[in-house]
Amino acid sequence: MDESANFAFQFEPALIQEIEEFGELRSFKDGELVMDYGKYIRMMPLVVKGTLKVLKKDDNGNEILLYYLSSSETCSMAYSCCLEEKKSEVKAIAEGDLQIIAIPHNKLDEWLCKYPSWKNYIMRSFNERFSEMLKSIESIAFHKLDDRLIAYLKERKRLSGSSVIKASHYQIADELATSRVVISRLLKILENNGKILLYRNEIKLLQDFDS
Amino acid sequence: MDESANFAFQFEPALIQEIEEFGELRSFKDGELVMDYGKYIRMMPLVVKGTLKVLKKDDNGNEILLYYLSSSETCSMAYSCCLEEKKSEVKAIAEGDLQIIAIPHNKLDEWLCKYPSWKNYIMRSFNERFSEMLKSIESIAFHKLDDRLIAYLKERKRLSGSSVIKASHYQIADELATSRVVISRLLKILENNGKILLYRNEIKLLQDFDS
DNA sequence: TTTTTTATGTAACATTTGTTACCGATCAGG
DNA sequence: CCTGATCGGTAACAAATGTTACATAAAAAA
Repeated sequence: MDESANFAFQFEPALIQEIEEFGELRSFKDGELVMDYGKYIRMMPLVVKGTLKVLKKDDNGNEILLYYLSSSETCSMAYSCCLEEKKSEVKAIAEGDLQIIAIPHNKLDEWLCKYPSWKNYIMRSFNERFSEMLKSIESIAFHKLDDRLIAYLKERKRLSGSSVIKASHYQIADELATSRVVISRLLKILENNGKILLYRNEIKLLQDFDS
Repeated sequence: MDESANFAFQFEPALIQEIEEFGELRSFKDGELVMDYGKYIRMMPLVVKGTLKVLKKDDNGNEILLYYLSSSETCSMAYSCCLEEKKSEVKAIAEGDLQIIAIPHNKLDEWLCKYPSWKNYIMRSFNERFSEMLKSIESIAFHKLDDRLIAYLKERKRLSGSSVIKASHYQIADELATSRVVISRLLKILENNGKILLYRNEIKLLQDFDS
């Protein structure tokens, strides 16, 4: 299983061997469920290829986007769930085709002390997730919806590497916690300003988009 | 230094000894700065008594409330800063009189492997901070300002143990990322509904407040 | 005391966002 | 082909929040 090569640059050889020995390579198709609410999590996913979308549901049943994970990133929420053998508080969905290495929960703890590079990796993950959530709070608290929408589109572009974004207005509205009509309105304004082109289930970002 | 007694229930005796040996007890008065942006953090604070308010500034200079820490809690942001010897991304202010134990940064790492109870404590901290930030996102994204204001007042009551909250409308507006006028308006409505009484720099929550 | 600063109350208005309703276009399945 | 489902466009309106301006009261400073 040499897909772990992505991680090699930061892990000790011995750790890479263990990952290859105990980690299980799994593939998911677009939209497939990787984790779900209430289920016990017995593994932590390392993303090898593709994107993993992590969501959380609140008391009122609203789903909120936590973060996207892309190559060589991992899910800190899953990590803490594993350690305490708790049920999952989050849902994770494959966004496009996805490959992960599933690390069994009993190894997580063991490696933490055994391999400094693993500890650093985990800590850095926590930190990155933290920072993203901060950005998210900042965005919601201080920015208008139009700015947030633009930021969202940029992020999607960054993740997919393509300036064509496949999504319905409804999906976007959902992830930004607003309504479809509002998103349609704002997108139309962006189109009129020559920033994007709108098609069914597709948004094309133009060169002028960044300015 | 037997103030560490608060933590005793969860730490091994040997760890408590080390905390007493290497931890430094520090006191702060209301409003004093415990951490500030851009400074190197060489210690992690464990709150012994009082409340520590942790803030972050965004690119536009807006300050946003991250979380309050009360007795026996610690600051995960500081933790990760320490590990990577980074400059602080957060500011921390004493809210009322405050006592902390400052753990030197070189011990943090060492104890992580040496004492399982320390590792669990740290992990649980990360998790709790994470959950609070989630709650915060949820609150901003899905709740109206009036609900958020009520939640804010309840939280202040919980932290201080008193139903008299010392704060100006301006401070509250700041922490909820809105304007003073808006807060004054909403507070006045609450007062008219018999939920609270308003004084200068003081809000008294009435019995009827919770309903 | 007088003066200055700070905190609060309130009105009027602007802007942003949410909601409802209805339209036609496009797509998938029979 | 027809039919139903989904998607997007738009208008009209409602509600929430932000902004500006100004007044008064309390506290602090001079």
